[in-house]
Amino acid sequence: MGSMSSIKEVAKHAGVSPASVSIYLNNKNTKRVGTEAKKRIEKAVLELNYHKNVFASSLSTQKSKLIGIIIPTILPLFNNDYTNALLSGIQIRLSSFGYGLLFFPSSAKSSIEIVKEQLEKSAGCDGYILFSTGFCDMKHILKNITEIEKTKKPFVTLNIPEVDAAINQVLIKDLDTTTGVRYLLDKGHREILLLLGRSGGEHAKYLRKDFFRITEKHDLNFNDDRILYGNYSAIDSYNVIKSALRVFPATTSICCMSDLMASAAIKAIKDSGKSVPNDISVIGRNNSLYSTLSEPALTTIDLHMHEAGLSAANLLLDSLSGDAATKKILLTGSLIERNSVQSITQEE
Amino acid sequence: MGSMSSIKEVAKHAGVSPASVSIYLNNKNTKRVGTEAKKRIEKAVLELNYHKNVFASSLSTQKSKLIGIIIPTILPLFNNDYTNALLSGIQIRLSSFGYGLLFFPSSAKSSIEIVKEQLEKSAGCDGYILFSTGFCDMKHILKNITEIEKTKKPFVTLNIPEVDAAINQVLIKDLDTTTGVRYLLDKGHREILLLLGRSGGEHAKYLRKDFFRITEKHDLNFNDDRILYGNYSAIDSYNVIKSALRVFPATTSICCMSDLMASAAIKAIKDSGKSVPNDISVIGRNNSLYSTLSEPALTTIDLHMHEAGLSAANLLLDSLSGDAATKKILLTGSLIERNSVQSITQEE
DNA sequence: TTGTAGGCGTTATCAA
DNA sequence: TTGATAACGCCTACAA
Repeated sequence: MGSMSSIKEVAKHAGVSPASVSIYLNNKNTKRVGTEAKKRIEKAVLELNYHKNVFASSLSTQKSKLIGIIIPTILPLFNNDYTNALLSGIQIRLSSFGYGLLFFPSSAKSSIEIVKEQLEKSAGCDGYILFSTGFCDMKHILKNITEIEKTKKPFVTLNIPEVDAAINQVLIKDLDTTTGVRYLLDKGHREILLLLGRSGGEHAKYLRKDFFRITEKHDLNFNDDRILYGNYSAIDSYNVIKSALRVFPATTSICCMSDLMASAAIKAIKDSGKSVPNDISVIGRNNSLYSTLSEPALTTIDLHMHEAGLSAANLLLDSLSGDAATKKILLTGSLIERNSVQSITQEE
Repeated sequence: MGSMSSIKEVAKHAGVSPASVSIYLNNKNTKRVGTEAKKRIEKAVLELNYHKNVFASSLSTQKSKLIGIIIPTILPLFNNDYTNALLSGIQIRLSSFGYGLLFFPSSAKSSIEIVKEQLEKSAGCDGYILFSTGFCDMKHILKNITEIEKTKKPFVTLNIPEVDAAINQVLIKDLDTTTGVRYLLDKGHREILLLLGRSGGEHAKYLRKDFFRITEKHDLNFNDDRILYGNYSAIDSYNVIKSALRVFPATTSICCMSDLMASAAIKAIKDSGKSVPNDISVIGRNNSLYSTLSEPALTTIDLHMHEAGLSAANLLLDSLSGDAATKKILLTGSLIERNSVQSITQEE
């Protein structure tokens, strides 16, 4: 694999010094290099197919214009709607400021090991964005933050349960079960089922606790049987709802943690001989592209993940430009009312 | 922003030479470094929070373990199901071989400028994967390939119309309109509508040509009115189908280029007072998670984009390990028969 | 307006 | 088993 041509070769070819080449290429308007020399450099660059070596440049300037994205998961990246929406916002914003994105590999199994391994390979990045995933419990998260703090580089945490520390964090909070379940309660529902994604992990624990806390306020004494897990899969959600409807035949509403699972729940309800929303109301989450297409159109919660990504990028950019203040951004979701939820007073 | 500790500092701290530290850290089992020295190095690394600087290391070894992902688009990345599925496959495979992914920013507007700009910043990567997008026509694609060839690094093109050159390419071909339209023709349909995504661009042109070619074989003399554009959006697809059904009331089938658009088409058909598949058959594309949830369940074509990503990564890995042979991989999709298409002989 | 020289952090070669 | 030393490609004083 032929070696790239270097700045030295360009310099020789153009009959100038490497310094002139470097200075000119980094600022075409410089007065430091004469018009004639500029032309010769241009020509040499073209003829030799010169491309700047980012690594050498980064090494020299101590700035890479690269942001490391740390996602502690062993699952495929780019395969999850939430993560993708977040990344989309991050990329758009960072890109417009000339920053590239860097994803490191890891062969480790635990969240902590993954983060460590990724950071090990990553010194040289200008900053980091740390995701939290279902794999992380609070202990892991704190350790990961400690680890990332050691790099002394600017960083932002994203979508992590709130951490009590002076770090940049973007939180998407109180949207999880709370908003959906409260909405159902407000509509008069008392027989509620909760359909979560994956069981285990800090996130599921957090949602579970929250569900009980809210429902208890309404003197409802629910237990774990009412919490179901659909694994973010259509078929699993369908099956689990179908059998749950046998266990809880009085069910009037289901709060789902994704629109896909909500759509599957609707199908299960219909196939159980009931109708939505007349017999049972369903609320989804994430306002996905499909949410207007279900029958009835899905009432759902828009989490604004794209905007969360933008916010994270903004915090990082602030930090990168020397702003020492750490900030905490709390994003709230919006309830999108469509036709899958009915007030229970109307119903009777 | 505190500077990172370097290998020199670790060496000093441990009372050994930088060379020993480097060698030990890259191979903990080396005989080159004594047991005592190893321990002291370990200790120093921990105490100084040493992290290797990838850039310095890459500069020295001329290997970065980083792959540049070149996607000539001005749209947000990570916001497109196809791209994401491709990336997912790429990441999984490359990651398991220790390669990281690098996404470069670009402020340019044209496909060619974007690729150029991204490559300009990217010398130092071990290899590249070049996507094609709706933005590229054949001329652009060829120029982009020329540009990337100049880097002399291994690269693979993905999802590009076949290029007549000895380069590594992964093609997802003959699945576009062909498979879907042929299937409808085989089922006896002659009144066919084609619902594409975005208009303009080489891809749309290619699909259009293909559509006419296939239907002409069956003595159908279709014109451009039968080709509709849904912009991969539910609402646009719904509207365009609804009005098309007025123009072509005899329509018996619609071939859609995405499951989302197919679901929207189904809704439009129902709202027009017709039924699926009794009156009109619908075929989707991509076997998305939602495809079992539409009513009726969607017959669709699984494009195996994840596998295409894996294949691209495999080709690149071969190339990276010195395999000079260029390969061309042609992937075919699978037809997933569910309930949205009916044979027209049965119908009458 | 230009060239020389030293350094960024790591690795590889060589001599000890 | 170990330590100097040079080199990777680029940038930036500094000197001219």
